[in-house]
Amino acid sequence: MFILKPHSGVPIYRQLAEQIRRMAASGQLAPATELPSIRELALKHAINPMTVSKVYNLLESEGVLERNRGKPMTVAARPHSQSPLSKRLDELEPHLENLILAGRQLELDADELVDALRSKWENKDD
Amino acid sequence: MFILKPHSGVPIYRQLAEQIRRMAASGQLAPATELPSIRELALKHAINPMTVSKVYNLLESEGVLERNRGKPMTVAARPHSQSPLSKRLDELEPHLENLILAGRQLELDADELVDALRSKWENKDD
Amino acid sequence: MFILKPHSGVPIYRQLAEQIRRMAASGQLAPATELPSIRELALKHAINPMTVSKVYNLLESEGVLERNRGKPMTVAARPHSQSPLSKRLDELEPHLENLILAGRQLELDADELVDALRSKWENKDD
Amino acid sequence: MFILKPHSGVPIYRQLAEQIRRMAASGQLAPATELPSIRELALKHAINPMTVSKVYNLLESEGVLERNRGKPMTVAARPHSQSPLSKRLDELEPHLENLILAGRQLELDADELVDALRSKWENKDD
DNA sequence: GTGGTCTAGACCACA
DNA sequence: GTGGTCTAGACCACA
Repeated sequence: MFILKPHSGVPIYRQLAEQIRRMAASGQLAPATELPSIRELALKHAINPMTVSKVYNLLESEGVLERNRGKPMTVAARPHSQSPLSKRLDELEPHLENLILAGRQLELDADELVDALRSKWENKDD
Repeated sequence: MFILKPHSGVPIYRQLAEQIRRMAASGQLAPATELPSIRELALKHAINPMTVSKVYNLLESEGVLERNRGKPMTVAARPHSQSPLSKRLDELEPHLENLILAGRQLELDADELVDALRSKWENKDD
Repeated sequence: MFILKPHSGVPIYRQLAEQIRRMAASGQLAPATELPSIRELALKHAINPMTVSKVYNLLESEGVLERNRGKPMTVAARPHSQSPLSKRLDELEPHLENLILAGRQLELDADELVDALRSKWENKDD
Repeated sequence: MFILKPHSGVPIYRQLAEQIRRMAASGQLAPATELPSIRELALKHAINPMTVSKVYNLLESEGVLERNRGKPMTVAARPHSQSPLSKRLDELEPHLENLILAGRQLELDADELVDALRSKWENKDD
């Protein structure tokens, strides 16, 4: 369900939080959708339940998720479902920055970057 | 000189190492170029000298940099200067992956992603 | 330094967070004061470092404490030092409510409650 | 009938048990008074019947309540009705301690605490 | 079944 | 030395 890179340097809990945040922003995780239980998610990604718990806590404090005592967490209703394009592009910013910084330091130009992006996108389901 | 994001979750030493590696790969840091001293680099980016030292050690062990007793470290000569395009694109991979994953979870399509990239690129010197 | 009641039903991390919050509000913990390290506080109260870490995280996210990489956490500067009386009384609210609810259910009147409070206060250093 | 604070950190079953205990101690719930059924109480406070059931069991084991097969639970007769003042003040202890600890950490003196208590008491029916 | 709290302890990044 | 992250696993409150 989520893609975690344990050795990327980015803490697992941050990777997971970011992905859930984005899928809530896009509506891919619609409001009121139930999230997997802590144990389920932990098992599926072979990570510790406390790590998942930390993510759920974080996202609840941000208002992205809602806590339901004794029942699964759900995606919060209000401002998080299907954000407008502009809002979703904000979430993209840091990754654009990283890519562009990398591109410049590798002395690539805009077209080379775009070509690389398009070609990677085509093969994204490999 | 380098762009460090202390709160990104990625350790500073990794950010710094990656940037030097890329600038060496592109030839932007040409072979034999002298690097700033540990103290200088640490001061300029308000980071700890030990962090810089760790980066220099790492890059020396990778063969990217060369140590010169009593003199500044330099960019190593051989296989790291001006890598062919294909080699440099390899360095881009993880960032492409991150961007595409983000894009998909935000329900953007390839064109929207490319547009965002081009527009960010235009303003990259803001 | 702090008073923790492990069997009160209130989670330790909440008790600790509340006490630090109050001492920052009163100026008893002045701005820029260094807090004990996680390990030190954990040892002194015989609790787990992770529990203390959770408290420090919580208070940082509230803006009560500040993080200093590699150095002790400090009390944040701005609006937390020496709150005006009215602000500090807010922090008292839940405890007043609890006491009054208890008093009413025990069929005590205001004077009996005040007497009990004054007499407990006198002996507070027992 | 009872006042429950779900987010106070104190388990609901503890809050409920404490309140019934106090109202029995004061005679506000006189001996032989019938308590609401589990379902009724659960519905009124929007809590789970199992939580109420647990409280009733607990208080029965303490001798505060009595079970009557097929009929509502009742307040037990003996030592729990109209405790002498001194006994009831004992029940107050932990709340006095909490209030005084809070007061001291907020750098309030006895008079400020008493004033706050009296003023909150006046408005207790808001 | 769900999440919440806590412990014990490892290893890492950074000063 | 400092805090950050993660694991493995226990026990509890609540549905």
